[in-house]
Amino acid sequence: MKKIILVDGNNLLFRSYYATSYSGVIMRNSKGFPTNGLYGFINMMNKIIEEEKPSYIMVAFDKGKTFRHDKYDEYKAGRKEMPDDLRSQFPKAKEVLDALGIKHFEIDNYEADDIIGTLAKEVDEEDEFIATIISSDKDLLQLISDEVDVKLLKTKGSIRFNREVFKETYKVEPINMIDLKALMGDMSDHIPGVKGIGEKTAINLLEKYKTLDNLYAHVDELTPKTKEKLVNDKENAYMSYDLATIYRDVDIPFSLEDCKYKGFNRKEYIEILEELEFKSLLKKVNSIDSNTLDDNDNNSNDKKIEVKEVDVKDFDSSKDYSFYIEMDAYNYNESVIIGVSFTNASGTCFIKGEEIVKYKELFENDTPKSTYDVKKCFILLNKLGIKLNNCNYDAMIASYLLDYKMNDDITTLMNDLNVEIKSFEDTYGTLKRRKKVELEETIRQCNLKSSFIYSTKSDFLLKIDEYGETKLFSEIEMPLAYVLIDMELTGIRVDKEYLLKLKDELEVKIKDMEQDIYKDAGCEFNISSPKQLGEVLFVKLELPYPKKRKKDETSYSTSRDILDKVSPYHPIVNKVLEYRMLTKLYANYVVGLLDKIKEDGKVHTIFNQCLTRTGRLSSTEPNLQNIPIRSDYSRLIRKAFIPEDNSIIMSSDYSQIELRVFASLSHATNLIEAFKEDKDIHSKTASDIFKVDIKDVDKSMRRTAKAVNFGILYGISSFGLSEDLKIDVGSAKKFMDNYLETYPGISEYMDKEKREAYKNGYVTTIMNRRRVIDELKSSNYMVRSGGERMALNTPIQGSAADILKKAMVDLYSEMTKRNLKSKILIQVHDELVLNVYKDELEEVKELVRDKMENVIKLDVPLKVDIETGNDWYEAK
DNA sequence: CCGATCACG
DNA sequence: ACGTACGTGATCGGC
Repeated sequence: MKKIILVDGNNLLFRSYYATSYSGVIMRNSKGFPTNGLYGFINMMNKIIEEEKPSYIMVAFDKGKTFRHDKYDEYKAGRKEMPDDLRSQFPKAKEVLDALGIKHFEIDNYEADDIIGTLAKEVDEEDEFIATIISSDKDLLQLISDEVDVKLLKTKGSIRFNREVFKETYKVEPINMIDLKALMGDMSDHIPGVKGIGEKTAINLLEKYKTLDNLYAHVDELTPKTKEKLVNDKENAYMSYDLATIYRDVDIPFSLEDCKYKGFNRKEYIEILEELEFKSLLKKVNSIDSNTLDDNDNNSNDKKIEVKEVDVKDFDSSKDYSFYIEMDAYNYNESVIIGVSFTNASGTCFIKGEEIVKYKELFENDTPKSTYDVKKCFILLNKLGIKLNNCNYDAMIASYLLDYKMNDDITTLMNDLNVEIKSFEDTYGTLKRRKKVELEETIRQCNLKSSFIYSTKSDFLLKIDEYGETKLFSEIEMPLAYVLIDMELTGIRVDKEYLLKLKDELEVKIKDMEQDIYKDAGCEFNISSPKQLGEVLFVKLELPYPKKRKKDETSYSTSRDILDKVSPYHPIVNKVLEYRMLTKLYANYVVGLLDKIKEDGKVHTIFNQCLTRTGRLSSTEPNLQNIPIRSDYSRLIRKAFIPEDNSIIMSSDYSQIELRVFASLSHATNLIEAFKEDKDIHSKTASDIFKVDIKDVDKSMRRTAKAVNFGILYGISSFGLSEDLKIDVGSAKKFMDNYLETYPGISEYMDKEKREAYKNGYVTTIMNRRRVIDELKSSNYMVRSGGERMALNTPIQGSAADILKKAMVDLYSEMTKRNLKSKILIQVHDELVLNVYKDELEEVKELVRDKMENVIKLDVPLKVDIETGNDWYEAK
């Protein structure tokens, strides 16, 4: 038995073209010839050869329209014209096939699938061959038979359909794929189908009636609604049937035997790859049968770090130097210093942790210093009674602004810049299982780290300047580190008695709720286990599962939105939701918080300044940026956060900062006007898009407008909006279109932002903070559109972060200058929480408003709302 | 140690 | 042609 591979060449090239054409930006060689489709095409052909090891193979291409479609020209006209950049890649694709020794054919007035259909028919009718068809077009599934299967290409991998698999999936014979398409249509192929009938309904109908004709013959048996749809669209259904039918009687001027695979012509193949400048493919060819190893050409980035060891007595501490503190744990509130290295032109010296106090002068003198994670160092030294002075360069912050691959362990950054060093954990073991390390090894590594900071400093600063981030670095992020140090050291007072009372109360409520749920369920189980809960709800109690389950899903999702949907069917559901809220509150915010209270009766969070990709801070141990507020009961937890004596809690939050930033960035005049008028922005938006007077905006209109506003910030899709508002995609799209019409300039702004992102590979904020987005280079659609949303959202979220960070620095510096006792305690992205002494109340309030509102000049005014109270609950 | 869930902006 | 909104952290169950 001989096997032949039939490839839909048009489909393959189309697919790789659209998979790698980014908002109009496509890959080209240095001569400007477009190459994006060819790249995927060649890779795919190689993969086919590798996986199928064919002895016969042919690739079919379109040549003109299939004649039988002429009568439906108006529909075919709906197809987009092929872009020139794609069209010009076809001749090259055929050259590639010649070089690879693969036969390809095209026949006047026929499309590729007609050729494949005809050959498949031939395979069916003779006895020597079997065939595998390769395409991503489901239409070709109609060609499946006992001797023909289809390898359907997916974004990730492929699925092989034979007769059994097809019947399993679609419940009908392969040939009925045509009937299926006639009903459900196919957007990508401009086949209309019957309006209102999707894949699910179509399969159900055909499972019973097998064919389109038979279905229409029994149309009276159907539900009135379905019947109406079918009758209304009968003409479309039959036209779709014709469009979906692959013609299988083309006059073919060659035989199956002519499609023998010859193997590739190395010389020709390499020539084409060189012309197209496909370096990785060339490398692959070269490595196959010539063992010439290319010299590694990216050693240029390597930075040789020289370590000149000197005795601490000989270290010249009058010249700028770097230091690196090796400490034993990440949580520096409990850390112990292992050793410290100091580096400058005079050399690198090391002191042991025990000796540190003896050498405190090396931290306290006036010489400018550099380190990695100044906040961590400062707080650790502070505990030992050492005052770190004049440390004005932090390599962690610098590399964060350069968007290098980095984290709290400096070795990640070093490795990324090709400096060889073992990670902290590899050397010292995990927190639970510390390894014994020779002193020599500690010295060697610590010295190297300190030397690294010292010798990369000028390069980093140069690059920061090149990126336009000098102000961001030296006027915002570096000073901010010291603001955060003060906030962390200050901490916030927590009412332990109150939390203990809440704890007892919750324990009772949770126990009661547990029993209640067991009674409803008729059995005891772990309510917190999604797996067990899913079993109880959807199997034992037989609640309808509202979501389509993927084939490989073994368990039910019990997430909030699913539970909301089924709550009307059984009282147990709302009890489970209530139970979840209570246990969350208990574990996360009562017990969790109690655990973090120190001897001083306060919690001291750690703000991570160099973690988020957008420039925001994050907060850990405990996370004070996600304390409940949205539900009446949960927000009671905020009563536990209390002021110092003679003080009150003050909360100052920016009103709609992200939307204001967006209005300013996009220069959307109508939106800017809306903010200048200082009305409730969501109501104003509602009145604009629904074209009603602002006083006639009702709750639901405002809710819709709010969702659209958010959608815009996140990089909207009509589907996402429809999910959020629980409406159909069509209406969601209408709202969006309306919005974009109302606020002209926005869609242009978004397009421009995306284009720039593709061109540069990164996006920036108003203060030039930079985020590299590698996802934009992905060939996976999902990953790539995720990248586009990041490109749209990051300038907004990141600029808002810039603004609050600068406001913190400005405010802090003025409060210090005025010697105020009041302190900034917490930052929550658009909000600052302060402890304000009563005798400073008016002054601080004035100051906070001034510094926050006037931090930067935008096209729209910035506005803050300030509240005060005897605890954080009251101050909101 | 990871995924699910849910707390926040 | 694909699946479906941005950014975080803590806890739990289950492997």
